[in-house]
Amino acid sequence: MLKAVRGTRDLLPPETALWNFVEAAVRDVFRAYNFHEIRTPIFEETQLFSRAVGEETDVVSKEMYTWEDRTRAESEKGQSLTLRPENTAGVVRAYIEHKLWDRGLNKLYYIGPQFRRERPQKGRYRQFYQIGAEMLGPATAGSESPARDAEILELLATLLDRLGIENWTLELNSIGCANDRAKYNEALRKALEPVAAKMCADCQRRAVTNPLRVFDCKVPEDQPIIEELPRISQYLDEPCRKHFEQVQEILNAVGVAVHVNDRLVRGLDYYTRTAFEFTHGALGAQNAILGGGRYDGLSEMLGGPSAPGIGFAIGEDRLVLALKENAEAVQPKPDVYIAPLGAGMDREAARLARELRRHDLIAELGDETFRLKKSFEVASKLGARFILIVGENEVKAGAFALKNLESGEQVSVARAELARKIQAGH
RNA sequence: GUGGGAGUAGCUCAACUGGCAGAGCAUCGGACUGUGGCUCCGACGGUUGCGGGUUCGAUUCCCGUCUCCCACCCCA
Repeated sequence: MLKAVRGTRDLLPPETALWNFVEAAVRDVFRAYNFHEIRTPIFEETQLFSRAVGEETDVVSKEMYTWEDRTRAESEKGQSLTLRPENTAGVVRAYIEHKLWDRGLNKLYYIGPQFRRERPQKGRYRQFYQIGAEMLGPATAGSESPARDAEILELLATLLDRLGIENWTLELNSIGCANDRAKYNEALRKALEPVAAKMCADCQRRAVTNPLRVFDCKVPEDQPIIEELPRISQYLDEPCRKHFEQVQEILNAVGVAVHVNDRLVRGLDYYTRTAFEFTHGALGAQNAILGGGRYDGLSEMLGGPSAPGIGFAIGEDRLVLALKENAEAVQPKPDVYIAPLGAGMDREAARLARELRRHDLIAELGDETFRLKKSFEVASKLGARFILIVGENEVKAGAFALKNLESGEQVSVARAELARKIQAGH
């Protein structure tokens, strides 16, 4: 049997109703913050990602779907293309390509699939969906201001509350600028040298390859050692330190609770200063429901002008997972089930369906070969509020039997009154 | 990529130490010829994930493989 390939899946009703609910709410929130939608291609030149995300990151070095494009002319060299593993790089590429700096501060959001070739598990898929936003532009447009960071974080808090997601935690840190991080990395490496031998195998490896990752360690025995390690906060230069402080002050002023976590590090190369994650219990090991941060140097890394920015990506799959814990989304139910009764009645039923649907009612059209009992059963199963019987008697009389399936009340209603009567039944 | 668990009807799951593949729900039909939900009766439904091996005989044991789940790595 043919199956969806590993790590991909079909989203079926009624679950799609939940996805639509999420996306509608998200668009609504973005609207209030004056964000506008951007849609970038689902695949890009490979080098966009290797340069932006970082050649050495796991995402680029082992998780990308990359292929060489077919060439039409021999003179053309096959281009290396990649399914996007994230969307920030594409947005910044578009920013540069279309010279969006002319517009001042850009506030863009996207919703769409991303692709990473990882081992699937709960909340992790090879085709997964991200809802993200980016605020970027010339520094003169205010893009570098801590107010932008706070605005993004406050938006996210609003969004999660709006969706009815409870028990989220905002983990916040500053990882400084590239300069700070280089100094810090060196200090960390030095501090780890004498103690690494006493740590777990993973940490011994990290101490060499990626010292920052030591902070992700969950082995209890290692914790006392980790506690003693120098923190990035001690290595922030004055502007970075002040920036971080101001972000927290604004969040405090607007009443968004923050958990400063100086062990929070982010994986992609382009992040600077503010780094954050919103976590949620009951998601299993993949407890980060969204993540993001500032990327002040990214535009320049891609050959563009200076364009400080900050953004985030929500794992929509994980968001939906968290939402399922609380409320079961209700798929819209038919307002009325139209039951044609007997041969030739389907024409009149179709006319009525057309009319009622034009009144913005959800109408399900039955089948004239069904016995009335079966029509009732189907209507009940669909959760229709009304059933409308279209039989010979009704057509002759010019009035139709309309039964409220919840109350059991049945009345005879003239054609012209049908839509109003059904709407009133809400 | 690494380690562990699981795959049996559309769904949720049984099947002792290797011995006729089952139940509930769902679906369809009937009880009930223009009135649903409840109840009762009946029917349909299977390459036991796939491929090989051991055996008189494999859902069961062995090997391989695929997929999902859990954890690691990493990330959303």
